[in-house]
Amino acid sequence: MKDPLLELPGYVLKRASAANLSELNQRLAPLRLRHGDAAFLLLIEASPGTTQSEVGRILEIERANMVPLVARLDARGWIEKRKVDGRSSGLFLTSAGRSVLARTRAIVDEHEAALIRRVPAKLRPYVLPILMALWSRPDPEEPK
Amino acid sequence: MKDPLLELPGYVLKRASAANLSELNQRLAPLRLRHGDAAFLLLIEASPGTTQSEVGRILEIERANMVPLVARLDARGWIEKRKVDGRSSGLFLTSAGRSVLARTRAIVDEHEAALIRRVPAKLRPYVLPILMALWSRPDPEEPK
DNA sequence: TATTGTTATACTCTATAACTATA
DNA sequence: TATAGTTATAGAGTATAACAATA
Repeated sequence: MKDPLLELPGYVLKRASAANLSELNQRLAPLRLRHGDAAFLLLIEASPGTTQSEVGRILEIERANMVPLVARLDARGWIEKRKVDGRSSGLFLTSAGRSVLARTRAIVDEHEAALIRRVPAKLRPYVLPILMALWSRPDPEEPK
Repeated sequence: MKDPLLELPGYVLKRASAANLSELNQRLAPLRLRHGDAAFLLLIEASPGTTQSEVGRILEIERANMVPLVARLDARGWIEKRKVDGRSSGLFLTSAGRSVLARTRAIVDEHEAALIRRVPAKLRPYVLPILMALWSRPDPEEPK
């Protein structure tokens, strides 16, 4: 039985993404992390002091859904909150957090390298431009 | 604030897929369908008589999760089951099913066209090959 | 008025174990 | 023994509404 949807880029995009996330989650499982946690830790390291609402805006995670994510990593002693005003706190990695991030980054880097290796070398330069384009908001008019 | 993860193809793949599925679900909402329903209907039309377990294998949906999907479309009068043996039934579109599929296909086609239009024309021939490659099982050795 | 963090809630998607009836 | 359909259940991810405290 053949899949008749393989000609649809949107469908293949979904299948590729699902397979990739599943594989990344498996790679991260030894750390009891999931891909969302890894993205969060990488983001905090890149921009220490970012608030959880800001992280949510960047990763497009609803404010309400950031709460359990932050609480979980906080409970594991990996992040630290420092009040910036009465409402919000800047987030920082603890030393334990930096330690787990180092292992996380090694896994993510190996994962990304394995992903790109699946693409024939000649096509690799087009991978990011195409994915960014597919992600972009639609063009109002057909660009030539 | 900039997203430091934009250099990671796997991350951009996930974001592109999520945005695309969200948009497709919005387009399908007037029919009260979701993208999984559309894939299912397109598949049954391409291969009438396929059993729900076979559909699940093709779309990588667990047997158990096919049950409510099939029941829902059956309840709306869009598919018909014909026993092939004591255990399983082949699935077929009813005439109402073919009618809703025609509208579904129009939406999906327009959606896919809008998706590909976001990619610069020069890069479009590489979209499917790259997505298929990203989806593929890893190569055991680096191919030159 | 608007924003942050929060609680509560609900829906979708996914995953597993177990049962039955049939092959 | 293996497979198809099913039930039940649990974990993720996602979405909205509402509230208190603060800006």
